[in-house]
Amino acid sequence: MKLKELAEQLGLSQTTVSRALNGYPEVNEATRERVNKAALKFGYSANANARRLAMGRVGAIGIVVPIHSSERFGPHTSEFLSGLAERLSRDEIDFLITPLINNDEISAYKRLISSKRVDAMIVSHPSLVDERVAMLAEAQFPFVLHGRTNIDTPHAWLDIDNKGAFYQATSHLLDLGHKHIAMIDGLKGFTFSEHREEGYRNALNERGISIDPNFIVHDCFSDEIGFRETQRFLSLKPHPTAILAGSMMTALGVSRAIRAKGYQLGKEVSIIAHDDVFPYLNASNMVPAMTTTRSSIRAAGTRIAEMLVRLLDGEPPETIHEVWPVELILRQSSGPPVVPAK
Amino acid sequence: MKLKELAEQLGLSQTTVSRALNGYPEVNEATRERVNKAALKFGYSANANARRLAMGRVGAIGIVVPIHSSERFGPHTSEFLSGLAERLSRDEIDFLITPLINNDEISAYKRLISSKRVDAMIVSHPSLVDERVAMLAEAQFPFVLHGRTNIDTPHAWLDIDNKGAFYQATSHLLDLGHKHIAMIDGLKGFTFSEHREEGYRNALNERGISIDPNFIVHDCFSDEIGFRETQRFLSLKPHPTAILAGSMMTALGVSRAIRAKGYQLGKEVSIIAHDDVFPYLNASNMVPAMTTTRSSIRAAGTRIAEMLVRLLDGEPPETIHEVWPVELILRQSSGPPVVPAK
DNA sequence: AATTACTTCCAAAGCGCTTCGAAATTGCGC
DNA sequence: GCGCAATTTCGAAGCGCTTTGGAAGTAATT
Repeated sequence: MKLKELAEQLGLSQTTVSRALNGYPEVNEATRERVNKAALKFGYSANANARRLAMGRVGAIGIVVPIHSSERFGPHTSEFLSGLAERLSRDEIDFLITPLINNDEISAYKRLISSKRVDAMIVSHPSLVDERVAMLAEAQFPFVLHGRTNIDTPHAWLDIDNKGAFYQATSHLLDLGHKHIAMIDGLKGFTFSEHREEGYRNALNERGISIDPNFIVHDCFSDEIGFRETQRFLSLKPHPTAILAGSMMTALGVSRAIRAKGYQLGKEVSIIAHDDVFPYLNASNMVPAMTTTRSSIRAAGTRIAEMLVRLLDGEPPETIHEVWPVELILRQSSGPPVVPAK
Repeated sequence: MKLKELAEQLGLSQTTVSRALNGYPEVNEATRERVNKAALKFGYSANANARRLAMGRVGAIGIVVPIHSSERFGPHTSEFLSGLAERLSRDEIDFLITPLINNDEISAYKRLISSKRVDAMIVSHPSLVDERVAMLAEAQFPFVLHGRTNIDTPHAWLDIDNKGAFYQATSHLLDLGHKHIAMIDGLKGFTFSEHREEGYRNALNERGISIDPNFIVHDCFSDEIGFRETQRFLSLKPHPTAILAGSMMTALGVSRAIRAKGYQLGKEVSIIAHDDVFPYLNASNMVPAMTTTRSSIRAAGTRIAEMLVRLLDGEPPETIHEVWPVELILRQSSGPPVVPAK
């Protein structure tokens, strides 16, 4: 069923029917009602492509996901997307996921723009100087960045205070009396990783504690990395008495390795993890309950969707940006260092 | 830059340029080369909406995701989507995620169809008699079902042998000498849950072991449920000496509860988990390594994408379906029951 | 009754592409 | 050099919708 047929059925012109359906004011309420009822009855819904072509607006936003990188399309991404969806569905905006194979991100973004398939984009996992952001900002294409990057051209972004989070966590461990603190975080190059390391370093430097490069690991977020690297840590002399984990997945592996060594979490070795809040992996339910720096990645998604809508409504990008504080939640996995019984 | 402009630049007609770009044979190779070069130079890429309108084909497939259900958009989904993407990106098909708020799935599917935004769909998490499948099959809209359902109208599907998996796992535990085996699986109503329970029941029935309803749990896949329910199990008398976990997330909670009770995995209490193969959560790296029934959900995604392409190429749906066997991988978390030391 | 001001509707012109049918060009054998 | 077929190119008609610029009908004002 197409507009023309519907109009014929109703004995009205296409114009009127279209207007009635799209809520334009210049149509009699009675007529509108009649049209809506008929549309429902015949299951009519406009051909999205014709509509988009005519309007020049698409009603969809784009996300480019490199599929081979589990770092980029793992549980974080799906949680984030859920958050996005929560807000976008309200405006009937759907999202288009463009898988990226050949790693030529820039041209994937360019294609997405010039093919007019989306009204805006969301960019995630920026590096310190992100060329995607540079390109999009330059092209004045609407987008919101999840994270931060050092690009001058104005653009909208939302980031959490990763530096503050790791600074806080590290400081807390130092307060507890730890002298040897290790860190397992995400891949080098991403802004969030760099910021976290910065927070960690700042806290140590402030107390005049020298930084041992062996205590800093950048890799994917997985239990395996957490486990393997923690085993390595614990074989060092002196070994760290506290470990910062960049994700809950990492933390699972870290905990396992600590336990495998016969140590107790929060005693011989403490752990503080960053928690993006996964509904299926609850820090407070762990044994012992896990001390975390917490920030819901899902909530960030929802907020970013909100920002996107504002952007599309014409608000200038330079006014749209936020840094979210991260709360340190003390639980049982962190405590003063206990010297292992011999 | 639009087709018309590009054509003018080249001194050719739109027709020829369009044909050159789309690889039609009736165009001189020299001309085609010239056109391609110019398109590249000007960064031309066709307006997708105009193209779709003219062709009636979209180059996108749709997925409806209920966003409020973590059961439906969690790590399983993102892994599955990665798999899909892997295949679909080869044909430059992208996917459209339609968030579902008001739980009126059927009408969401109908809207997606009638708005012509996608060429085909993927349906996941079917129930035993799934009305979405019934509707889509009836409407002859192309789709592939991930899972199985008892709908007569022919349709394409791929499922893993959930029944066999749980039958195998249960039988193995029985072989080891377990008499009290519990099961924590996904929500009631979904086909996979029902099939798993059926496999579990069949194995027990075969050995003449009566089924204790207290030993069967259906709920979300999360560590919390795993933990809580296992605590409950272990407070029963007699308590189960083996537990089947429907997902790795569940298994994490189960393991934790077993350990919290002072028992060892694979000794006092065994555990076999279903492993969908998450890159960040590796069963063989756990301590002790986890016995699993394994089937890569990512691989299933890739295969389903393949089936979808065949479907779109005109292959009849009734010839497209597969059941994948699930392998039982014996590791250290399952062993003969050990009576707890008093 | 004539003028103005709304309200309600319509015909038709795009939006940018594909594709049909026809025209122009080329190649080949005689 | 001519005729015929094969190759290459083009003009124009859609695809299904939105939207502009009026026309027609109604109510309010002079």
